[in-house]
Amino acid sequence: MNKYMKIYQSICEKILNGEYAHLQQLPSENELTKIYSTSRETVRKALNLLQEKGYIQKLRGKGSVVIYEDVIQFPISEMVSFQEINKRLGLDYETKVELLEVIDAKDVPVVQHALELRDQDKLWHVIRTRTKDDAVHIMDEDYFICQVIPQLTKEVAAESIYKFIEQEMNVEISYSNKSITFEEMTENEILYFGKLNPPYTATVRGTVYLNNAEKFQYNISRHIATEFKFVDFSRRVIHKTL
Amino acid sequence: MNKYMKIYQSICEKILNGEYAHLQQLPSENELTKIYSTSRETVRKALNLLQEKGYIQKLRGKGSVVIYEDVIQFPISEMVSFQEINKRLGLDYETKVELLEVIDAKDVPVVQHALELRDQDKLWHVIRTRTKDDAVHIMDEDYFICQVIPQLTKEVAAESIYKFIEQEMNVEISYSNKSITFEEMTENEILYFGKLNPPYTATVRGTVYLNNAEKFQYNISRHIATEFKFVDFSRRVIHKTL
DNA sequence: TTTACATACTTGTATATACAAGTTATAATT
DNA sequence: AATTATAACTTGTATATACAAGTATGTAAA
Repeated sequence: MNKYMKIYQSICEKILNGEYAHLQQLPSENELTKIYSTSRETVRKALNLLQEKGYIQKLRGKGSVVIYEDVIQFPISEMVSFQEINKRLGLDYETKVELLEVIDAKDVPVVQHALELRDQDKLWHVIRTRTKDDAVHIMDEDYFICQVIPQLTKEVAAESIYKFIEQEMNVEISYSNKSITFEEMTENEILYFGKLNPPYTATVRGTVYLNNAEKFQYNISRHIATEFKFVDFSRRVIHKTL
Repeated sequence: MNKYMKIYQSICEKILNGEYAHLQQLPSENELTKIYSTSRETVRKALNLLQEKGYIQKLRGKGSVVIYEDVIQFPISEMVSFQEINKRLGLDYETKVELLEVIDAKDVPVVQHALELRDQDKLWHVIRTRTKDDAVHIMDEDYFICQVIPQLTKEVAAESIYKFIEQEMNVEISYSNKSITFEEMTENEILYFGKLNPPYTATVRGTVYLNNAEKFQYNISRHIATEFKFVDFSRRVIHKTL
């Protein structure tokens, strides 16, 4: 792996396990170059990445302080798979694969349009529910382009599809566009969630792209509206010219 | 302004006005160094910023392509003020200042805790509604620390408080932590929105920080749930080691 | 004591060089 | 014609240098 990525991960771990505590000052860039025996620019790449992700705040003339707080995390906005969040937060949801089938793109016009597919293109259609305390809390519906993922099994779907894709196939998941809306439950959703009051879901719809800017997944993640919480870290930019 | 910021903004504008169209290839880094008569590293800083913000996708060996699409935008996650979004999207909401007062931090325990204030600290308490077609669509409630913003008028609140803060005072707004939840309307909210069905709001709560990692604002932005849409662009990272 | 200044730190920007690694097109070979 | 190798591109990483700009601290002067 890259040198600056190693440094990023090293400091990241130290922040996560409390070695660098909240509001604590990080060693200066010059000190870090000595610690990791590298150049200053390489250290700076790591620090800039930490800043982007909301771990530290740099301030000219002063140095870098840890701004990460344990309680709030983890942002869905950082694009981690459900299993990754589940594991990191120790949430212990149980995943059940409710459906795994191959369909024609033309049968789901919304998805066909979102992924820009031809009529004859094939799609994996996966429905998974996340259960805890004998109640369904999340319902994930995914569409993957078959050309990218030729094979897919219930076992893989029950674990992490992302992990499978990135490790087994040589595909890089790169970025996504998501939206969050508040929608009334359809009968199909009531089937999985049961009758709830209010009968609304927080629905996250996303298109996921590969490294080469090709679309390959359309995802609909439905949460019980009243227990949904989306957390986001963001930085202000361009403030000077507006 | 910085050289790489100028290049960033220049390319950004060209993407926004269609000069560089969706999926079009950008000039290579070497060509850009000639166009802007600068070094490659400076060009790369601008391109990396464009990539972070979701305007382009770089690919080793191939170049950069525009991935920005006009329709989807603009993310609240990029931390722009309401007036900035309003202006860019041509939405034409009308802002009304419903309340502007100074209160003691101890009177709003949630805010006091979020901003880590002492009992005697003073806060600006601002309530603003955003109206369109004779209906209130958004209700913004803000708390600013008085020490940071000594004076504040109804006129400023009706315009952009951020603009005022950044231009008049010499303060840099830097980053924020936000959460989105769906909540049942309280009586106070029904007062502004009227009786709605379902009586729910999409509530965005955020703590805003300055450059020096000091908290200075707590914001509650309530939207009519069924017409709320949050859009987010995000990049996947750390995928190798999980 | 207070103020001002110089100094030694910090991060930010800009440039240059070298090589690694991935892609594409061309030319040579089979 | 198909394959292979080569060359010429592309972006990615690592290093070095120089200076700008902001912060903190101590010292000397007022």
